[in-house]
Amino acid sequence: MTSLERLCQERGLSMSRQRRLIIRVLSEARTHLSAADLHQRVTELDPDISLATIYRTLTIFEEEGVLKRLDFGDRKMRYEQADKEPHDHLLDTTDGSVVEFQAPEVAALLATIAARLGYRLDGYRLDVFASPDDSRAESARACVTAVQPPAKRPRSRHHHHDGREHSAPGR
Amino acid sequence: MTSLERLCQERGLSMSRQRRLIIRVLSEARTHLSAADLHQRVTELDPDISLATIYRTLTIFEEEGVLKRLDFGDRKMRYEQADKEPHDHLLDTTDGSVVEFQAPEVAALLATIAARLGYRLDGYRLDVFASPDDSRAESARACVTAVQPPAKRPRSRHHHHDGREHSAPGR
DNA sequence: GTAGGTGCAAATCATTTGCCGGCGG
DNA sequence: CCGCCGGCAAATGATTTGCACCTAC
Repeated sequence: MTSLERLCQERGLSMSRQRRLIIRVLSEARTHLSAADLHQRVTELDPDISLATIYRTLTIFEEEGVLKRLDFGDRKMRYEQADKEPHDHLLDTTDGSVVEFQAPEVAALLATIAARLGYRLDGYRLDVFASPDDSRAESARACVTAVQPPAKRPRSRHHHHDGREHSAPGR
Repeated sequence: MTSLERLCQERGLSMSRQRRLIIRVLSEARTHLSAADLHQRVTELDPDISLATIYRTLTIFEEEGVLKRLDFGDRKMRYEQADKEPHDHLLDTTDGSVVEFQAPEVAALLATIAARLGYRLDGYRLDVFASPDDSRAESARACVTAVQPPAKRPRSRHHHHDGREHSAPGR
């Protein structure tokens, strides 16, 4: 039995044929899936599953703490198992792959900053955009979640200025 | 002349009646406005401006580096003047207000982390969720951008588990 | 047997676009 | 004058929901 199934049981969630399939696909996926991704894969195993069911199930699983919802900013939510070690995501801007990393310093720093402003840290949302440092081979390219790189829309017209992108990479 | 107008001129953007109004409203706003917010306010000054124009203008202004697009995760984009000092946003989870803050340590830390993973930092997207630390009065409540706090949808049912929320506030 | 789960289609919501007449430089 | 600009309405795309039927426990 997969850990996801176990999680569902612990939450007392009833298991239908479609939920079992959804869990199976999620368990086998090595990337963060969106509702559409999931629907496509589940449909291959059983063509009679509605997208609405996928959405309803994902929503319930998230509310029950079985899944965690991810928002990489490309307007489609992704999901990952909720009981993993807390981590953040680095998005490779060259191919949309996602690397998970643990860095407790981040939360620590943000807590400090929040305190400095008179607040108590409740949580945060962070996406790190980065490109491979060609000065050496990548250690372990993992989670290839096809996140469309934060590219500018093709819309062009004139063009008088230089191109400063993204949010403050800071000096 | 406002700095936004100046920015537009520098970019060689043509100024129509509607663009002038949009710039005026943006300049007067002390919060981060969404297209709908902007449209509502502009409409009060001139009822004949289409939402499509608002969107097209915001898009162009962003492409031209006049405005910066913000995504607070509530599926509506907000905008702020692009020539401000680089900063991040702290979202007050109790009332949706937004506090801007500068913290070069963040970019520095993320650059270090990226390097550790074999990447070069291109940029990042960060939202800090926090609640007022009641142990003292807030210094200066500023930008009250009504961002709907990352609250769980009302959808309730059973409830067997404890409630761990948000992304890793870290241990 | 009954509350909860599911399929289907229609509805939302933010945002985009085609078309076409009108204005700015 | 001419190409960019703006209005309107229809189109998108992700996600949600109303309704009636079906099934897990």
